[in-house]
Amino acid sequence: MQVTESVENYLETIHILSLDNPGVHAIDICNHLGYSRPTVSIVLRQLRERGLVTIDDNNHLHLTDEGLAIATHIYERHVVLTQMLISLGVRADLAQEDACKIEHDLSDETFSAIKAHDWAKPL
Amino acid sequence: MQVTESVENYLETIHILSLDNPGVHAIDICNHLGYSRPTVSIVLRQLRERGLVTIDDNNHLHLTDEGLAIATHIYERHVVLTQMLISLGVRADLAQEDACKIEHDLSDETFSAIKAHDWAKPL
DNA sequence: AAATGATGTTAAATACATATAACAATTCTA
DNA sequence: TAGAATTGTTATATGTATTTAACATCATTT
Repeated sequence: MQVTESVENYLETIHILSLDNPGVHAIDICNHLGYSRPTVSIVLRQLRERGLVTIDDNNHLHLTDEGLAIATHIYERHVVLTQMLISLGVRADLAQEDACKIEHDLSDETFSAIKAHDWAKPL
Repeated sequence: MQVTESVENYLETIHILSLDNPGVHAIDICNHLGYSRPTVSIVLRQLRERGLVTIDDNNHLHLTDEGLAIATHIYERHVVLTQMLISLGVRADLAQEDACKIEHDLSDETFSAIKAHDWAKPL
């Protein structure tokens, strides 16, 4: 299994949910991403096998170091791209949504160029 | 068959190649997108069945009105997004490449916001 | 015209991402 | 504590995108 866009999204979701809730469950991913329980169950098994996620006795999900590295990498893109879109005049929630789609696709070099700008104010 | 990212790319490619060459063949798509001949052959059959492409007696590919509408829609995004990335300091060929990936993902509303800006000069 | 090479198609397979149905296990709650 | 609800898993299926191997067709060139 490669680190596909789908995998990045699952890891990012676990990370984001962990920022608020201490104990993240599979069902929380279902609710957040809108996938069925079997789908999430299968992906989580693969993530466990890949050593990106662990599941403790309470069925709480935890990112391994490697999983967390991927999650934070994507999440940084999410934050920066959302900020960029907002400063271009996009509504905040739509900016979130669209950032979520393109965050997986940009090359490192392009992302660096975007990140180098100050997107704090409207253009 | 939906109009997936893949389908958009095939139609866009036919459109772009048609701008230069009068007669575009399946093999030109193979070379441009880097897919095998069977893959392109199969997709072209589906595009024909969907009424997005026609193939004439010389095996030249043509977009139908519907196919052209999709292609030009995506191609406009390609051009605008490439220009934006260049003005953010991204190398031209990398800007092309990355624009190609995100052009499928942005909402209309977000794309409008981007398009509304003047990206002619560096930021 | 025969051999060669380029192009296109068909068949069969793989990988990924998802779903529903059915079942198991756990946890509320009345 | 028994029944109901929630959560998780397994089995099976679907759709999309792709591949390699094999074959067919067509064009070129000697």
